[in-house]
Amino acid sequence: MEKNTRSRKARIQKTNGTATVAAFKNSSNSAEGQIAANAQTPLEMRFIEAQTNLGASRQRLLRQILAEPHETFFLSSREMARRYGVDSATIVRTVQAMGYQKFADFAHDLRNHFVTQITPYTAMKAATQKNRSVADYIHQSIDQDLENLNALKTSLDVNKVVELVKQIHQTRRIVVVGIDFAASLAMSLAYGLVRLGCDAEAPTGSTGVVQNKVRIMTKKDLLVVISFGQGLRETVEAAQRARRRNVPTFGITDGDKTPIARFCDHYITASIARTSFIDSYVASVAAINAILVACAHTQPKRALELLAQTEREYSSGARWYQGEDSDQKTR
Amino acid sequence: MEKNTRSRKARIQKTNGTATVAAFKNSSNSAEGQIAANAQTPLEMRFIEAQTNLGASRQRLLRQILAEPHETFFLSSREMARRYGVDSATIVRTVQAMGYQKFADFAHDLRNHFVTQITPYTAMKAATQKNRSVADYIHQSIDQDLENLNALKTSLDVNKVVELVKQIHQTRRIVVVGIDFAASLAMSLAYGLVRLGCDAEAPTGSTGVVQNKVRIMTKKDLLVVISFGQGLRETVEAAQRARRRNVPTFGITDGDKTPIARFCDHYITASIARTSFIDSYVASVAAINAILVACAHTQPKRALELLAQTEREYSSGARWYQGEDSDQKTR
DNA sequence: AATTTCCTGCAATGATTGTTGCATTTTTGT
DNA sequence: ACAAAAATGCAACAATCATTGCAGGAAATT
Repeated sequence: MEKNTRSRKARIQKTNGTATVAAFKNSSNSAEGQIAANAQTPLEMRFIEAQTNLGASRQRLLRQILAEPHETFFLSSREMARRYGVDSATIVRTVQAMGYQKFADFAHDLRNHFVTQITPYTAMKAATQKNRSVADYIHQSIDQDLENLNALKTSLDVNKVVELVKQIHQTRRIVVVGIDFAASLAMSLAYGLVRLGCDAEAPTGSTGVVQNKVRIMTKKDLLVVISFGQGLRETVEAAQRARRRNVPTFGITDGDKTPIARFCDHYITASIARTSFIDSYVASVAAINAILVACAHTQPKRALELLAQTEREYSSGARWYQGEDSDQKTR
Repeated sequence: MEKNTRSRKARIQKTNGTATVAAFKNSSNSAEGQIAANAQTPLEMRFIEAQTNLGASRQRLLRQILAEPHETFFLSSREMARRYGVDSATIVRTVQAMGYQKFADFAHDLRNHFVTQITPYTAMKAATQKNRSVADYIHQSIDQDLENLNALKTSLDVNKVVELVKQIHQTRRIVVVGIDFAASLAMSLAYGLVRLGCDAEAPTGSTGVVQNKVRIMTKKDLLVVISFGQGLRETVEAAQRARRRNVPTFGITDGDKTPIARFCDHYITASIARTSFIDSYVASVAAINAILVACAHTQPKRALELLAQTEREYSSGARWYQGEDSDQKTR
């Protein structure tokens, strides 16, 4: 009996020690606001639903579990209890209070919750730190892209995008400002908006061009500025100037404390974190893509017409390559 | 006793039915070559290591388990046995033959193996197919981006990138051609190459400009063309013209049968698959980013020098915004 | 301050788990 | 074709699992 208990302890300790899926990045943002803000998994939905019926300690317990699913998704009720310093009965009764009949049902949802949170990069991070060949750097670069993109997925405030799109459809003209690397982002956003029937442009060229474009904007227009980190002076000043003249501004940047975030009426963030010297603009592109998709689907009929029209013009003219069989339609 | 057995069966069936992490995409490529080719997880390593000591049926069994970890990683030995129509003892002895002392150790490695294979999108795919609000489309757009990016991760031929980078460093001048949406891609690639000290440019403007640029290229130059699907005529013709004149060509496209893929000396593919009307260029951006990273790391010293130099010029001039505390260094 | 309500830990329950000996079948080597 | 070797299924084992009544304690309500 006594030996029995001891061996059980030993096994559980060993399990806790080795079965963890390697050193994960502990997200610094508070899990509370994150979960409350936008519930995406069935588990989170059930959690905020039953939140009122749950005591404070049970909420704290669940929050801990949901915040680090990568360390909890494979644990048994006993192991989970030991991990958070409670009895296994407490675990079972807590998940029952959430509405689950059996712990297995909760475990199932927890697995799915884990899957939505995890990215391959996060898992490989600790494992593959060799960095010896160029090939490793390439892999690492894509992994970083995946990580940034996944961060965008979980942190992107969809409402902000929807609001932006409403604004876009109401506004008269849209000017997108981006310099250097951000120039290609500005270009693609403006191009996409034009194809969707908006009067948008991304001025390129000398400093004066941008300044003049902004100068003739009014309240009825919209200025979109794209810059990251400390921000390029010209881009930030364009935002400031626009704001002074009551021109609506929307920013795309990579943090809440960047100049762009502070000086724009609204903004969204997309990480450009890099492993190598080169910034990763993948998440930014995804954000821009999301904006365009949202634009298209708020007026789907009009968007389809416009796109079909462009399609027709293209194929009637000689814009497509017509080598032999031309049955494809994508570009 | 009899009732006991029945209830166990019922439970296991229920578990197999509901605990699965939703309908996953079944990759059509044979698991054998995939695992044998490049073992990445400890589990795969142990598998190919003990492969000679394993019988045929046990190999087949393991291959099935490793090929669909998303459906096996949470199963017990008995459930796993039932899933593949064998006895639980067979499962245990098979994993023991691989070198694992306990089934729990194997389960641990299987979880990690699963994590490296899974992507968030793949998991959510079946779960969220509602598509009612604009917010859903936004989420779906990002999920599609993730899927495309993950496809790039698994399918990107790193050697091709390395070869391209070698060529880039040897060549005299690089011209990147991309039209419409691809223009922003071409722009960012050219810009990144310039920052790394290459003589690169992405000609914009009328048709004539591109044609003239290509006309003055020689064997010592490199033409990079970017176009997807059927391909824009102008881009394809640029590749054809260059090839006729023995100018090395490298393509970025989205399939092995596109004109770009057929007419270029070498090429890489990046999916632009879309859920909505708008093509997703995220994977392409990631591919370009990978090229730039590889470029930087084949000559890391030189790249660092160049980037530091640009940094210095930028901060000495008034390119950065200097609102108050300027301790940040990213852009 | 008193009482009700809620929550937690302990202990016990039956079900399920991983594991191994034994007889049988399948595969392998000659 | 035959013998040796390996693998498999069955049955049983102890250990661990999830689950629940019970009693004590914490928090909230009156």
